[in-house]
Amino acid sequence: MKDSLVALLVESMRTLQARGDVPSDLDLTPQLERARDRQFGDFASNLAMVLAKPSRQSPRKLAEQLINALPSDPRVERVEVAGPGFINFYVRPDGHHSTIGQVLDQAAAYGHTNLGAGQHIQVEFVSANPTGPLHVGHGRGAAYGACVANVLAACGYEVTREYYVNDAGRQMDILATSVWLRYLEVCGEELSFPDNGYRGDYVIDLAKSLHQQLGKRLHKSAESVFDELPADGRDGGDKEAHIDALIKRCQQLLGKTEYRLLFDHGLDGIRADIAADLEAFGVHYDLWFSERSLSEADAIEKAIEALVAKGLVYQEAGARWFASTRFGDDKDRVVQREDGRYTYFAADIAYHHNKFERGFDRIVNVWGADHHGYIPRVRAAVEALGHDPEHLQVRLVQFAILYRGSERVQMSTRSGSFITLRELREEVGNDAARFFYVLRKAEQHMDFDLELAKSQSKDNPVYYIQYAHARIASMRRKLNADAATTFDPAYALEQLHQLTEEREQQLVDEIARYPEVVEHAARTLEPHLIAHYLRDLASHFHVYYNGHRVLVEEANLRAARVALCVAVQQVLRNGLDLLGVQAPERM
RNA sequence: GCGCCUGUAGCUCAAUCGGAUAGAGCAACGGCCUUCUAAGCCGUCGGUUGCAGGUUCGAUUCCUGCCAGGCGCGCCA
Repeated sequence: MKDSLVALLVESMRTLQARGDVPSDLDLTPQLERARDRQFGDFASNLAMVLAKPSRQSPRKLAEQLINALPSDPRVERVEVAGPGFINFYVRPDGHHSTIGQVLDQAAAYGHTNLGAGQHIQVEFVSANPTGPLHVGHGRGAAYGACVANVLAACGYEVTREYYVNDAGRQMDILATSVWLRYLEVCGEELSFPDNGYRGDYVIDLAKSLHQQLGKRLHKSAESVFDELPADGRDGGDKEAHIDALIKRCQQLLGKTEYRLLFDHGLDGIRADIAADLEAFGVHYDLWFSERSLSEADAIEKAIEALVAKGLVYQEAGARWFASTRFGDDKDRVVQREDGRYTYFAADIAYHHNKFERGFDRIVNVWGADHHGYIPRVRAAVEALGHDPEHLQVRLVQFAILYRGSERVQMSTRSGSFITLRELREEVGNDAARFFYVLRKAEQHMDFDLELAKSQSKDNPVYYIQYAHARIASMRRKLNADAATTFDPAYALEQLHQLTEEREQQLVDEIARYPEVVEHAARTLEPHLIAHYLRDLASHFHVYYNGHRVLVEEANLRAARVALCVAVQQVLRNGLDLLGVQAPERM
């Protein structure tokens, strides 16, 4: 419908151009949007206002001319000029009703478009270090990333959902060492756990399972571990130096093979836990990309060498630097340390190089807002390696501040007093968690009220939408209970002219809008639009259902109304599906 | 100090890539259940869109400068 109206406007504009009323060198596609208010018809275009200046005519006068030159279309009831020069289209009722048929026909595919045209797009999200369970901050990235991926897939993109596993580097060594120390405790050693170690209970669990698997094979005495180590922070020393020395000692005492065994036990245990957590949250991945696999394939070295070949790497103060300032970064960045080890950034250069080499047309990174300073250097690297930085989009997700009622929930990662995603899911449920996370724009700071999310009351917007779906399901059960009234779509679609109520028109309009909302969400990577849309749709439904009886005696009218409700239910289900929220049959 | 994000009703947030009279929910107050689920509906109350300029037919949206909050500015990850 929308497309054909745009075509009409193009026709009309061409006619005026041929007449010389509008400069012929203008080549623009008319903007047509769904009217905000019913009094302005169904669709509105600002074409006349845009053309007014170059044509040196008043917008309203131009609008009149455009309307007069408009080819006729049987679906259009009338076209009017309004306000400063809007061209408002009024569509005939049967033009509206056809959407009900479309929804019933396309079912789960209704709302899907071919915006992406099969383009390959990668969405990388969460990618939290596997040093502990996911917390509620990661949850928002998970919900957002999953929805973005779903929406893109619905719009015809070939989507790869990816998690970058930082399974190399110092933090992981700290984790391995932490597990080992707990393991030694299980073996009966007494020791003072380092300030900078990971203190969570999950570390103790990992130590116990390690002990179960290997017995005392990795056992060393506490004396041999702590002998002549630099003092820890609490003893007046440097806690960083202390933990680094501990890691080194651990590696020395265990040897390469045994250390790897320990390291992988921690890594695999936590990665499996994260994967299970996300899976239970309805977040699925196509690929868990290992950082370690980059160094094992010498990909980091190769990526840096590629920069060297372009003359973008130089030596200074013992380290090697990438001249990222040449591509807009604030300062140049170290890629290889004095001791020869590559930096985290170097691995990320290789990773992004790898992404582009895999042939993705677009790459979307979902990062926590605290990483925003990192964007310019990654873009610089991408560009330096000869890739189009425009094809890399970084979306920042702000943190959620948790509240219990009006009281703020305090969290700190180090002390282990953070709330995990799992705890959140258990407390408020997956549906509420998913919905609350994506209800807000990603870059908006968000207040997440646990009390509200778990309240099984009308205050909770998740239930409001689910309830609309369940109500329709209930109505259909009642309908199907009697064979004489069973819903017959083919027959019902012949009866749609029965839908003459104002509120029925509004509901149909609302349904017709859905594909545009999905497409808009895909274009802007803003799934919150869908959450808001669903609340609007549910609201329109509740209003209608409260004011008009659907299961009336008169068979034709009943069939038409049921068809409308079935269509509403389908759209609710499709939308909730994109958000990863259940559409219950009963509540 | 520099950079990024945010600032909209008492609270939490929307506002269709610059559109018409800035909208919901919650909170407050008043109504609607012998009828398809009251987890619902209807009504009332609520605004100088942080402030000041600019761009234009038109600005919550774009630009500049201030103010306030958050985050970042490592050979950490």
